[in-house]
Amino acid sequence: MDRLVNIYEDRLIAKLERLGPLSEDERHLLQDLPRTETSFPTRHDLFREGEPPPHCMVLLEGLVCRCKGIGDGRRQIVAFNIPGDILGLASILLGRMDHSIGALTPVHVAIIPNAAMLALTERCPNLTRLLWRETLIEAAVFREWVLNLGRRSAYERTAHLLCEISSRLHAIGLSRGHSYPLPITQAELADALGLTPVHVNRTLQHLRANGLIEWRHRMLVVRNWPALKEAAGFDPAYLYELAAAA
Amino acid sequence: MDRLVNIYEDRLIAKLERLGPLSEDERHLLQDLPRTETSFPTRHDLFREGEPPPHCMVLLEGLVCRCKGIGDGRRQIVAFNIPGDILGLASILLGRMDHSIGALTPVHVAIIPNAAMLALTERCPNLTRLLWRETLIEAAVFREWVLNLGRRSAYERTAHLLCEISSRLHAIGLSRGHSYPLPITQAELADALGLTPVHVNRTLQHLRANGLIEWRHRMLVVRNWPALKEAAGFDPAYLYELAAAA
DNA sequence: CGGAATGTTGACCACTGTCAAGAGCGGTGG
DNA sequence: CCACCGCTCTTGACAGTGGTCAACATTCCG
Repeated sequence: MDRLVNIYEDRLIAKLERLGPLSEDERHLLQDLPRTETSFPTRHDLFREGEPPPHCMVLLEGLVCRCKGIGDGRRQIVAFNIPGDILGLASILLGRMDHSIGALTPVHVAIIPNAAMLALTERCPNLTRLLWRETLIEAAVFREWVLNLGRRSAYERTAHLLCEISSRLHAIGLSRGHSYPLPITQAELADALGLTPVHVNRTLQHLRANGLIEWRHRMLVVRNWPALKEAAGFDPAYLYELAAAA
Repeated sequence: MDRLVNIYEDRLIAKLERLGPLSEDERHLLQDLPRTETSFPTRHDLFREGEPPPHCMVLLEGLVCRCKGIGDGRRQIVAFNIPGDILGLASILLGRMDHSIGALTPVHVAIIPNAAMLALTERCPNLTRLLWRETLIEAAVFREWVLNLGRRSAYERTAHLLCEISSRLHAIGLSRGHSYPLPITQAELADALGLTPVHVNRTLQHLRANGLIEWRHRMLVVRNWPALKEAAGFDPAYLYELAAAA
């Protein structure tokens, strides 16, 4: 068993086990899923809006964003995905993508044919339930984003997103304390926050000036977690199993 | 078989059949689900944020909103639900509500114990799949709301929401042409659009002045559907089976 | 080392929010 | 049937958050 298989197990199976218990049998079926591991460079689109993809993917390494555009160049990042997340899962039952999924960093993924995934859910009702649960949590996160965009100021909103990412990375062991790699640009942050890059820049400076964060060398350091949570009005309840207890 | 039972069938079973085929057997099991039909007045909370409800509901008549608050009085409506929609479905697998569900009009619902619903999904994998699919479409709608709040102006955003509601009501036969009952206040619209009531008022006047809509006697009349779609940048693809072909 | 992408700053602007007052409408009770 | 009260809608003046544009600094990467 080589290293990549271990990554695969660590990521997908650990993720599902956070959602609920897996039987030995189910674990083995997951390990035996036909899959192809591949890497893609930064900015590569793993899925494109409107397409009917023949497969889904498990993100093993790297960071991706799910985004929607309106013709004139405006675009909105609607979610970030981190290692362990399943990409294009919706396409299995919906047939076509309503958004794109793009690599924010070089990524490593396992590609799984939709047919194999479907067959697995037919064989294991418990797995179907875990994946449904995953979709439900994802929907809860979207709801929080709607609240974030609709009713929080740029300052609160930015703080909130940084809190969310911290909690989610913490849950999969990719943060140290409340610091974590955030290898994206301010323009990408802006597309997630519904702001302009210029205003994101000012907002980050504001957060920095208040001693809440630092962000250098693509590493985000939370200097004052309680204050950041407070500023954001952050309550991780909406993340359910995605977050470690904070 | 009395009238209420017919409403129940019309609403829940018609909804599920739009999502995918049901067997005779499944239809009967759905009809035999233990349920209590009840009515609630306007402003009654059917579910409250944070609570672990013992049941879900099928909305038979009326309009409800799902909403999240931040302590200081600010609140955001994250979704509207119309007859046929299942309320509190997430609580079955997630255990607790991350948002409230409130009646915008007098409502009539069928209350179904979570245990019964869970048992049914265990017995019918196909039903589980349909409900999962429903959750996936719901998530797609949330994504569109994130885009709407993040990247569209008040004018576009308002037009977009009016388009969405029109399409969804059309799919369940509750609109005539592109006109439909919209028995909510401008303040509630504001909470859905992330705007203030005052600005919603100005925006609606703008839409009216441009000949796109009228809104009197709680009835929204779309005067120029192509222009409204155009102004909104509305593409119903994200609604999947929830929308009739426009 | 050099060029492109990203980050930073300032001046100015506009979309949307805030506050406040008045008008319209609908429901309720006398 | 009318009068009243409260909720919703409307309007105006003003304020502020966040957007736009443009230039420059910095970092990254080939």
